[in-house]
Amino acid sequence: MSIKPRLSRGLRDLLPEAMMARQRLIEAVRGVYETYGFSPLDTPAIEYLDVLSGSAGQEAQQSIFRVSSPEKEPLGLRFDLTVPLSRVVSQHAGIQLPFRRYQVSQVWRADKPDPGRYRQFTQFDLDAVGAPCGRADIEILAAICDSLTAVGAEPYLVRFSSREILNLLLKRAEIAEELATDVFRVLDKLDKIGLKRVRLELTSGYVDRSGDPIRGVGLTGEQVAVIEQFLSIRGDTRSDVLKQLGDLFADTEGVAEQLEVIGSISSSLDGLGYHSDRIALDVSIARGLAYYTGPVFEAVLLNAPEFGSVFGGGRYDNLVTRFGGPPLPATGASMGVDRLLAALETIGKVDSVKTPAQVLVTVMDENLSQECMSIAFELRRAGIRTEVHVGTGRLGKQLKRADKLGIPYTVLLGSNEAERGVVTVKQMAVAREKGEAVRGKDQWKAARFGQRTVRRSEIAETLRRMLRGTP
RNA sequence: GCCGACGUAGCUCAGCUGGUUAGAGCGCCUGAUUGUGGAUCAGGAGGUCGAUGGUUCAAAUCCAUCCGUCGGUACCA
Repeated sequence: MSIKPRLSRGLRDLLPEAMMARQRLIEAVRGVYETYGFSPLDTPAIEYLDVLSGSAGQEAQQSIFRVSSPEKEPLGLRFDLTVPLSRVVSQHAGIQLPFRRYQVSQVWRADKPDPGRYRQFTQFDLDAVGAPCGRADIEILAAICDSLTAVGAEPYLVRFSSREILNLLLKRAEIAEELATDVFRVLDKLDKIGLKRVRLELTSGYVDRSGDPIRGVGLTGEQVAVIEQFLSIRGDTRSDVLKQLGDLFADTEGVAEQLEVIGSISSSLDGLGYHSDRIALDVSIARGLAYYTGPVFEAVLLNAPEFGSVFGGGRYDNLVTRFGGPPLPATGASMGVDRLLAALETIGKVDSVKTPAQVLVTVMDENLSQECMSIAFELRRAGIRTEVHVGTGRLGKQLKRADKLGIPYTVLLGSNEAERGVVTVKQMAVAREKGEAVRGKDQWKAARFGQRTVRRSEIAETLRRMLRGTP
């Protein structure tokens, strides 16, 4: 019995068209990161379970894909790139600090798949380890902006806040420290579910539309009132927001220092040309994750807000210490490659390309096979991406293949051409356009639209000119 | 995880008050046209009707369970 070809849930193939778009995006972002001087890193997909666990809290534990080794060691697939990074800087003593690296790799989470959310997906991370709060955070924020510009994601908005500011809020509202994560998690949902449901979820909880009870955090009315006052802070500029924060927290201990930290990041960004239209100070940004300690941020595409944040990140000053050694302050951002691609696709910023080939050299006469190969290799040496037909089938089938794959040019070499020392170059799109009006097959075939005969010796130069668009 | 809907060809779907050999459109393949991709025409391949069990003389159709998909919700490093 034959095996049914299939994939486990939450997994998918990336066919050439998807891969071409993905590679273009990754190349663009990689280019940006390298202009900032960040270095590449890769780490194994498989890590020890104890290395993976315990850093990001309980939630991470459950969604780790377990892997078994021949030695029966407890292993798992990485679920993000930040934990492996902190292992790397702890394990390699000779590493130069601050360690500035980028990494684009697959990660795995054993969650329930949702639209646009898979069990294997790609993250593109940028981090600086061994860098205290300040210039590193500014660079990360700017690099996010430059990346989004480079991939054509404009208009976008990066929003940031700070865990320290949120901690001031907790202090001001007299909320117990152990509730912090729960409160942040709920605040993080403000955009999605609205103030009314946030209020309910912070207090007694509620029952959602499907009849599912949502557990409440159990805050008092007074505490929620303080939070609401905080959340109502909005401003056209970052300094507006800072001023309002100063007013609200006027008599809270430690406020001056924290606002100074954010204020200096903000004014530095202004000085570098990154203003509030691109990077906004938004106090409702909390990030669900427990390990953040300072500035936190995320980015959305303004023309595709339904996809949520395509970048997320923040400062995590305590993560590296769990491998022992001195504390290493760190900050970084993670791009959701799959999500960003999906968002770009819906706003029409992803060209559909099925093959890198610019030219297909057809083979219609086995006796001329070697000559066809020679032409293909000549074109390649001239820097033209060229496919030579390696299958069977008549010319019609080969042209159809070029058409389906969107290869713009074909080269035809039959006995007619060979005798005269020429080849035929066919521009597929021209033939298609001019052929619209033609009714019968005979006329279509006879017309030879978009074709020109060139000397065999000039084929590479001719195609190079045609691809450049100069006749 | 919870609630709901839905699983029939590569894709989109029809058929489902049980009853001969399960259909359509698109796509794919072949030919008309042995040197021309579109259009047209002719032909063809492709399905254990999600799986298992049950009811029945008879199940794609009814029932149960499981699996999967989609929508909502929760979670989201």
